[in-house]
Amino acid sequence: MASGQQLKARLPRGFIDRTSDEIKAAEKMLAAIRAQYELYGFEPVETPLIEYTDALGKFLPDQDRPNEGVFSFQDDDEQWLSLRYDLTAPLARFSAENWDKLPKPYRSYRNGWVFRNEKPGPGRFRQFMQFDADIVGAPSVAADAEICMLMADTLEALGLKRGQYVVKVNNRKVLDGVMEAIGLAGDENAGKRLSVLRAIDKLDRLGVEGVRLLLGAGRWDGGAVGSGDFTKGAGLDEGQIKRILQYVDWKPQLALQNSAFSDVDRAEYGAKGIIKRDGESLDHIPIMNEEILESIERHFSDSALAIEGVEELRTIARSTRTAGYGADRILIDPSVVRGLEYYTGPVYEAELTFEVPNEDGQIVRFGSVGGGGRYDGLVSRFLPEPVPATGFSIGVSRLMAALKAIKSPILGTGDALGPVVVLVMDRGETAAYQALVTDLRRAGIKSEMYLGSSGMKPQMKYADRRKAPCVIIQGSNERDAGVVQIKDLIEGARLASGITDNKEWRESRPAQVTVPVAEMVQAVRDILARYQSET
RNA sequence: GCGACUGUAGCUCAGUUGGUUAGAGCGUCGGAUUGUGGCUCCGAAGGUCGGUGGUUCGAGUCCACCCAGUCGUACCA
Repeated sequence: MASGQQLKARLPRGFIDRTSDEIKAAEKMLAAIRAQYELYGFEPVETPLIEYTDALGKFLPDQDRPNEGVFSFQDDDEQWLSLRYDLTAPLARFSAENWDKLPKPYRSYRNGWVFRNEKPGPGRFRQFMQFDADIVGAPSVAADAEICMLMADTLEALGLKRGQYVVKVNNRKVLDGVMEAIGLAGDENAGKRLSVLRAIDKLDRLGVEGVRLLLGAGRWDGGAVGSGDFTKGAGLDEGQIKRILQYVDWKPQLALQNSAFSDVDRAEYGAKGIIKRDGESLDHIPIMNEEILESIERHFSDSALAIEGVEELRTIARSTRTAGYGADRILIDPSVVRGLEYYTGPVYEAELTFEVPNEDGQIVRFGSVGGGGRYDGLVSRFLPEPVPATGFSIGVSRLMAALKAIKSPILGTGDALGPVVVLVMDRGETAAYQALVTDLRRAGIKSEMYLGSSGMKPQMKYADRRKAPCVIIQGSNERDAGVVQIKDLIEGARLASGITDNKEWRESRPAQVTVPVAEMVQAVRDILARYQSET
């Protein structure tokens, strides 16, 4: 073998293999999400992984960098195709293409893999799964309110508790109105508006001071002058910056107005502080969204657009509150921005509020696990009439990592029993062993005959690795007597912990019984029953 | 993309001012035990020291470039 020629087995970076336990856990999680979406009256639809590039609403790839952000290639008729990078654009294409046939408003859900050609990081892959729900053809903010409630209900259906998550809501109209109010209207300020939105979006990570720098001259990577790269700011003047921060950083103002919020600052967005008071007094919670909205109204009454956006948010806040969703679950947050491309109205973001140590002992915050918003322009790109639409997307992989961290029961125990393994003691008698397996399978018992070529000891190790609850042993002595030995591996392992002498351990054959072949199925059932009822 | 740091066995890591044949633990495989997974003991396999070039009598160690990874930052539909 020319070892120099041997191909190295390797996985492209940003992609992962998934094994048995992960797939099973993911299936359970997907089933729980699906059930929740169905409960809200959404119906499934599936679209392919590949679309025409222009249908994805993205520029056509240019010659130099055809794969910037998106995996793209040319068909044999030279048309550009791309792997989808979200599920919203394909849904818009599907809705438009089948507009006449669909019930309107069209409520649909779907899950699937999406692809992004970017630098991967921890919890960030180039292929990942999203699970979306959308309402196409409903202009009312009642649709947005329903999406928010669905997000909250879905997270709880997955085992998250009240206070471990919050659905934050904002409105693009408010953001645009605020920028209008500080004199950033008009095409000539489009670049500045983009910079401002990006700056606001970073409030979580960089804090108020970081945002202040980004709104003004700019910010160094490390926070101090000369450290790392310099990010050019939006170049606003002092007065403009003050108004933006006033808008975005509402926490100190609320704390002043209402002593009940004195620890809100520390409790990051209120959600954690609120849950601490759970049971004591929830009175202030429904007021909180109202106060935030009033504060925006007071400061930006000079923008009709901002006021319109506030009204929409108020409708969402009131209708969700009436339905029983307080600000501990659905919270108005002026700093939510989301994607810059196509949102036109309300935007939402589902955020996890708890922190968990990872295997290295570092504290990890999962942050955003889903989001969405209203995209009134997306479907109508394909149609002569305007089509309003709203929806949201769950990042399945990241949310699953979070559920794993809090040991959500939805993912299951993870140590499911493997198959019963029938050992091959006598290689010439495989037909007889196969017959035993067939008996077990006919009885509905997951089982297999050992198919390797090793001796008994490796077969026992194999059964161990397969998490077999028990093995069936039949050598020539047993076969002549018409019996099998059944060894309970789980009980055996438990008994072994009390035995230190190897001879004793081998000779005592713990947890092993001999039964006639005719009773094998029942004996195995008894063993299985012992362990299935435990989980 | 920019910046900092890190690359030694499958994994976690040691390796002295540059000095002979690069080590340990865990894991894997084999034996003690021809028919019993654990424990214990014994043994074995496993390394282009990330790559290329340079300095040197001599490089895992020093230098340059490249590659990969981690963190921060930018971008993120």
